[in-house]
Amino acid sequence: MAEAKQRAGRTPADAALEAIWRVVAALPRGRVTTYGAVAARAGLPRRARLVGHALKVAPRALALPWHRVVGAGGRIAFPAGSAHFREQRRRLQAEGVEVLRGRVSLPRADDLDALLWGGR
DNA sequence: GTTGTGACATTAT
DNA sequence: CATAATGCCACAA
Repeated sequence: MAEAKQRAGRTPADAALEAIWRVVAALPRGRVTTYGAVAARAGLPRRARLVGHALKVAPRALALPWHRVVGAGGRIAFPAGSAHFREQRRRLQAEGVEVLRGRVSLPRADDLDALLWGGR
């Protein structure tokens, strides 16, 4: 229908957020990925920034493993020493992920991730 | 409608 | 390694 331009309160932005949430929610335990990888996997290339926003506005009820999402090269996106930073590091270490100087041991490259993710 | 900001990425210097 | 510039897009003022 022509008048069906927009569903009640339903915007493309919301769909993007949901897509991102779904990808993050699917992150296996002990696995760390980057914002860019999440965005790409959610069908939103070059929208890493949006991923950050999505996580920020994500309802707590979703219990998203936000701590498994880090910046490029495995760098934690939060300012070193901040409360969020410490919490993320603590959660990652709790899952067996080594965090050294604000960085997590990433599998060399996203290619490996993409390969594993691409298969499934 | 314009402006500034941001849980980023990439490339260049 | 750090800094700057650019892209990208949602959101608040």
